[in-house]
Amino acid sequence: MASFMLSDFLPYRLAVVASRMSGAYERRHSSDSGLSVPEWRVLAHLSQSSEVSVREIQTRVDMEKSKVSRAASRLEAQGLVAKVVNPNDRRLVSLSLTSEGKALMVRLTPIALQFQADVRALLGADAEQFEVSLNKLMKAKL
Amino acid sequence: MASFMLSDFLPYRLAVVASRMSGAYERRHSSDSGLSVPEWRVLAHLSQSSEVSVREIQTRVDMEKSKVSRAASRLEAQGLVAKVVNPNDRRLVSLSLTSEGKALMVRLTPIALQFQADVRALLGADAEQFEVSLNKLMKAKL
DNA sequence: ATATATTTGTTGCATTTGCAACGATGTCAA
DNA sequence: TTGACATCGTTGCAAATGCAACAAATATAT
Repeated sequence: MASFMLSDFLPYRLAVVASRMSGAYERRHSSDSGLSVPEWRVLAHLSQSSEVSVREIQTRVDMEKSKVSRAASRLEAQGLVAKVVNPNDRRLVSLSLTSEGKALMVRLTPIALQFQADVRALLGADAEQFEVSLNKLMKAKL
Repeated sequence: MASFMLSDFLPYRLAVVASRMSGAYERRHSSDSGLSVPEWRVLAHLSQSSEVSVREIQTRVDMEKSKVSRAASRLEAQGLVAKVVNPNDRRLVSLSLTSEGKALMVRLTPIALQFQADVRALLGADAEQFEVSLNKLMKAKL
């Protein structure tokens, strides 16, 4: 039997590409934003759905709730996010962007879209098919 | 302008899929092996190239050298890997699998290959093209 | 040969992470 | 209502991580 090749192993390759891509994107915006990846995810999610709980973000954004909670606290300390107890259900916290947070997202969005465009350009004609497969993997119960 | 959609963002999707896939694979073998991901990577790399330094693994396997060093130490403590100073260049450490380490890889290799086959089956006819694109991203300087 | 610079692997340290426990709130049934 | 149970967000804690500093070994230059 041929010896096992880690460099051909799908989970490995995916992890390496994902880590490099996250790093590359982080380098592009961190000098402006100073955000970590978890903070970026929370901020970006809030920009598309204005009033959300920690739990909502946890499920939508694929992060542990403690990670979300801590990222939200850091964002609050930076003045980018407001945390208010939900009056209808006082267990929930309503997270929303401050005007400062919105302003940051206005600056970050074009950077994100440009980065994504660059990646797609790199893939050329295969980009669309690649994303279809990626969606399959997202939906699959791995 | 349409609001930014994190769920469509490539670095995000890639990170989520990679993390889930690594987790799924880890669940399949950890009950047998007890290995963490860094330990698995070092062990798997050693199985395909018998005598290697920490630096070699660091570059080939895309891990910080401290991560490699600590993973190797844990593997040594478990009796799976032998660490010897290289007599030609005494800065280097020669890592190699013990017979116990080889035996573990013999058990793990079919599990890994089966997992990969399952993922490819999930992607169906698109699997090949997906891996071509993944290779493009691996080679790109992101 | 000697001094300087580079490479290699380990370790200290601060930060981040995942997990479980917890208090607080809310739901449901009897 | 009361009591048992579930849900939400935070926090304590141990482990993992990234980075810089470091000692040892080697390479390079003068």
